[in-house]
Amino acid sequence: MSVRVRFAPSPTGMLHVGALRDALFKSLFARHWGGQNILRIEDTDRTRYSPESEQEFIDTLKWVGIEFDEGPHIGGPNAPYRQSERKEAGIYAEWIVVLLGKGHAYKAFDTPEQLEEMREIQMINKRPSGYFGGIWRDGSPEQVAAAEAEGKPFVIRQRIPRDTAIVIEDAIRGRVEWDSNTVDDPVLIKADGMPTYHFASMVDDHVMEITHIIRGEEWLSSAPKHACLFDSFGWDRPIFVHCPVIVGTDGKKLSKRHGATRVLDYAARGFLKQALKNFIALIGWSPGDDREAMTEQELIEAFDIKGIQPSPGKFDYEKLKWLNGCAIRALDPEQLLQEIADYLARPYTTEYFEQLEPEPGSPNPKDVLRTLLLLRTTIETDRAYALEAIKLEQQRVQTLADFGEACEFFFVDLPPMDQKAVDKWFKDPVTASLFAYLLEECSSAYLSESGPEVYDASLRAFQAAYGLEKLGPVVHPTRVALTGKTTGPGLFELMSVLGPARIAARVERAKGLLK
RNA sequence: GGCCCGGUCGUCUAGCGGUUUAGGACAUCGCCCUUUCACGGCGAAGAUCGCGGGUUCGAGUCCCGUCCGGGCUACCA
Repeated sequence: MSVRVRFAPSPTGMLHVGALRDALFKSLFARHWGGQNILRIEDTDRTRYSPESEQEFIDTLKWVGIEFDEGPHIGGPNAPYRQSERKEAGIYAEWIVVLLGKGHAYKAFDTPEQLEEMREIQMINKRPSGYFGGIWRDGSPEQVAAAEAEGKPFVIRQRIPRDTAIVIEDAIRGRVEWDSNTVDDPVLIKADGMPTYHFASMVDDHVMEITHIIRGEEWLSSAPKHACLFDSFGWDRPIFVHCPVIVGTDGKKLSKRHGATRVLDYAARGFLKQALKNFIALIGWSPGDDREAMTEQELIEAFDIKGIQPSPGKFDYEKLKWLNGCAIRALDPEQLLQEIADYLARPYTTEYFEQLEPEPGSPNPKDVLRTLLLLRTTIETDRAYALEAIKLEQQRVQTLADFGEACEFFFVDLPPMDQKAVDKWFKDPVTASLFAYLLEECSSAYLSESGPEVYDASLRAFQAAYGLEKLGPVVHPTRVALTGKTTGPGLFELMSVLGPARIAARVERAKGLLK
C-alpha cells in the first residue's frame, strides 16, 4: 500500500513556521516514498474559521513549493476536502449513527454550567478532570428519550472503555500507555451538529486511507481517544507519528513575541524557499550524517521518520541566514537575478517593508524599501547592468533584501557618502593627484570596455609613479569616491562594471570633498 | 491538581553498551587569503551528555528515582 499523509490545518490565522514544518515533514515523507500528500481544511469551528486565512495557507504553500495530490484547490477522489462541506454531505452523520449503534458513543445532555462545576470538583479532589460518566454515559434509553422529547440540547460523546490500558505505538516515541480511566469521553458531535476534530479528523483519515498520522506532539494526549475510535469502528489504526514542535528561544511555543513567525514574512525578508525548507527540516530532523546545506532532492531522498528527534527545537535565525547565504551562492547568476526579480515583483515584499517598524540594530525599513525599488527599476531598464552588480554582491549577502543596500551605489548617479570614510581617506595629499589621474584615465578611450585587470594595471601604475609603498592609499580613497563606502566588492571589478563615465562623475564629485 | 512527552557545547544536532581524549554545523574568537567587507581555508574556545542511584568488565547509550522544561486537561484545533 502506498503512503498517504495529510496536512490538515485549521485556517484561523496566518501560516506560521510551526505549521510549515508540519507540512514540510509530510511532504518530504510522501515524496520519499512516492506516496500521496493531501490537503484537508479543518474548519469545523465556524467561529474561528476565516476564508482569508485559508487563502493565505494556499498562497504560502504555493510559495514554498509544497504541493498536494488532493485538496480543495485541485479536487481529488475524496472531495470535498473542507470539513464543513463534508459535514453538509452527511459524511459524519452517517458514521456517528454507526458508532451510536455499536454503543461506542452516547448522547449527553449536560449544560456547560454542570460541566464546569464537575471539573472544579475533580480538581479539588485531585482527580483527572474531564467527562468520565455522569448520568448520561450509562443513562437508560428512557432517560435519553425523555431528555430528547424535552428538546434539550445535547452532544454526542465517545464511550472510552474503562479499566483497561490504551496503548499506542508511536513511530518516534515508541510505546505509550494510558490507564483508560484517565482518558475522558470526548465530544464527537457538538450541540450545533458539527463534528469536533476528534471525530471529523479520524473519520476522514480512515475514509481517505491515510497511512500515517503525522502531527505535532501537542496531539499526543488525544492519541488514546483517536486510537480507541479506530478500534471502535473496527478500522485498522494508521501509524501515529508525533513530531516535536518548534519553540521560541525561551522554550515556549512559538508566538509573536519571538519575532516573525509568519512564513510570508520570511519570503518578504528575502529568504529563498529552498533555504527556509532546508533550515526548517533540520529542526527536529537530521539525515544521520553531517550534511546541512542540502538540495530539495537530497532532502527527499534522506528524509526518514527515524531521523526525527523526540525533543523540541529552537528556531535559530542566525543559522537560517547562513543557510540562505549558502543557497544564494549556489545559484548561478542568471537564476539569482530571476529569483530577485520575482521577489521584487511580489506585492507583499513592498507591503512588508512599508509596515515594518524600524528596529535598532537593523537597517531602516524605509531605506531597504527604497534601495529595493531602485534595484527593481534597474532590472527592468538595464538588466545586463543589474546582473553585473548582482554578480559582484552574490558572495557577500545573506538575503535577497540585502541586495538593495549592497547594490545601491551601482544604480544611483552619485552614491551617498559615509562621512567617516571621507574623513579617513580624503586627507592624504596624494589623493588630489590620484583623482586627477583617474579623471584623465577615464577620458582615455582604452578604458571604455575594459575588464578589472586594466583598472588594476592603471592604479598600480599610479602607485609606481608616486613611489607609494602600498596600494592602500590608492585603493581606499578610490573606493570611497566611487561607492561612498569602505566595504564592498573588489575595487577593480566594481570599476569595470561602473565604467569610465560613472567613475569620472563620481571622482569629480569627490574632488570637491577633499580636505 | 491529573495524565503524557522531553532533557548531549549558547543554538541545531551525530551518537543507537566498548573504534569517544563525545563528532559536525551556526554563532563567538584567532590566523591565512586579500585593496576593504564578505566568501573560502585553517585553528581555538565551548557539553564531566539535567542530577542521583543502580545493571554491567565497561553507560551519553539499559533500569529506577529525582529535578527541570513542555504539552494536554474546551461543545478550539
